Amino acid sequence: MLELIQDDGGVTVSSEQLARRGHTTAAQVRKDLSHFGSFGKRGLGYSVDELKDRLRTILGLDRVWRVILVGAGRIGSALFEYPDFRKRGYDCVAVVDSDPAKIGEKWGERVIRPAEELESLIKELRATLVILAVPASAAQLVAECSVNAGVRGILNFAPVQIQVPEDIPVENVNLVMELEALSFQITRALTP
Amino acid sequence: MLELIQDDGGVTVSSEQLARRGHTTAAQVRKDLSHFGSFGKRGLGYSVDELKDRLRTILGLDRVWRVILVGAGRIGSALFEYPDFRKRGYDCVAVVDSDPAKIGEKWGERVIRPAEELESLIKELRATLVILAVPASAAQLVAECSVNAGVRGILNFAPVQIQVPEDIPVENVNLVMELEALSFQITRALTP
DNA sequence: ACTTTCTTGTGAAGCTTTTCACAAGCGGCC
DNA sequence: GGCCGCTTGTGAAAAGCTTCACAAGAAAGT
Repeated sequence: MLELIQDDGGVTVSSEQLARRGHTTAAQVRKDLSHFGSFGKRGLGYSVDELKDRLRTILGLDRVWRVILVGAGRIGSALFEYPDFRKRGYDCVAVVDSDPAKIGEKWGERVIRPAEELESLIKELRATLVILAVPASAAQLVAECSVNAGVRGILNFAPVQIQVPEDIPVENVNLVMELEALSFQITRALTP
Repeated sequence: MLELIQDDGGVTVSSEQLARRGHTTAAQVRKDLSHFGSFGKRGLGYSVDELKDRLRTILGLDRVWRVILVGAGRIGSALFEYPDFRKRGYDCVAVVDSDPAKIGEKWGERVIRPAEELESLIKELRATLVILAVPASAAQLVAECSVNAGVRGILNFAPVQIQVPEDIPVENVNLVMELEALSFQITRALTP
């Protein structure tokens, strides 16, 4: 949002403006930001530049994160081609798949590696994040292997709840569940 | 989860078991379910079959939802091929794109239609949901057009907050933001 | 320098969600 | 039938989150 504001030539922004764009309230924006410090100017608002920098630091985006993509299927390829990926500081250092037919295939500069190499690749390339774009049945195994090899966080596209040590954050993206959330809200609105 | 339990031959399940699988607490499971009624048996737990049925009804999954996919790029194609889609009661009744090169292309049984037809397709095919797999710049326009045509919910993959009437539910999936959530949690763990 | 106008940062109040804890109920076993 | 071991459903307590409301500070105009 701050980048869009910058593109529009905005130099400062108020909590009220941020709230309107982000579908929340001004008080909420201020409270949230105040958790991390106090970086606005009374009477003026927040400096877009400064706020962006501060948030980048808070979110840990002031470094490059090395990511390994596991699963070179449709979802994997969509993610790999996602343009904002690298721009945002995520470097896909390897792509891995278990299908022998896919191994060796070239994706841009990367060659698809066999799944057996996952553990050693994580270690050698010092990958910090893993993206799981594999079938549900394989997810738990890949997750365990990744954690053993030293990965620090997992983005899971498989429709299962994976079990990992609690100090390893996991974010789940489940497409069907998102649709179900919509179905529920629509249904609920119809039957009060 | 209930389906997995069924596959394993489970007939009843306790809130405790559900909690362990779902990474929550037994009390939470019971409180949540109790919002919609009381469908467990004391001393026994929940009948897997019955609970599944009840939840399907609550979530509005006891019907087929007609979905139109807007954007036939990488993400669109990944979604379209997603096997659980149709199995879960979501029927992709049309695929739309604005790129003239893609129009007419066949995806399974569907032919990619031009974006201009979106509004009329929604009306004719009585689509209830729209999946936005378009660039950020196009998302707001497509959303407005869809809502005008009578769509009831939107699944948005574009990395912008779209503005629609508040009675239209929107679910957002933002891949970069998911990674950023991981980066944040890892960073926060390092700097207490 | 003083007033006006704006907006932050933040205690306090209000509201929601989660957890606790236990009576009530079910099934099986003696 | 009566007792025992489980597990639900749910008030009450605790914790967490959001909103309110306003003093304090910053800029800009007079």
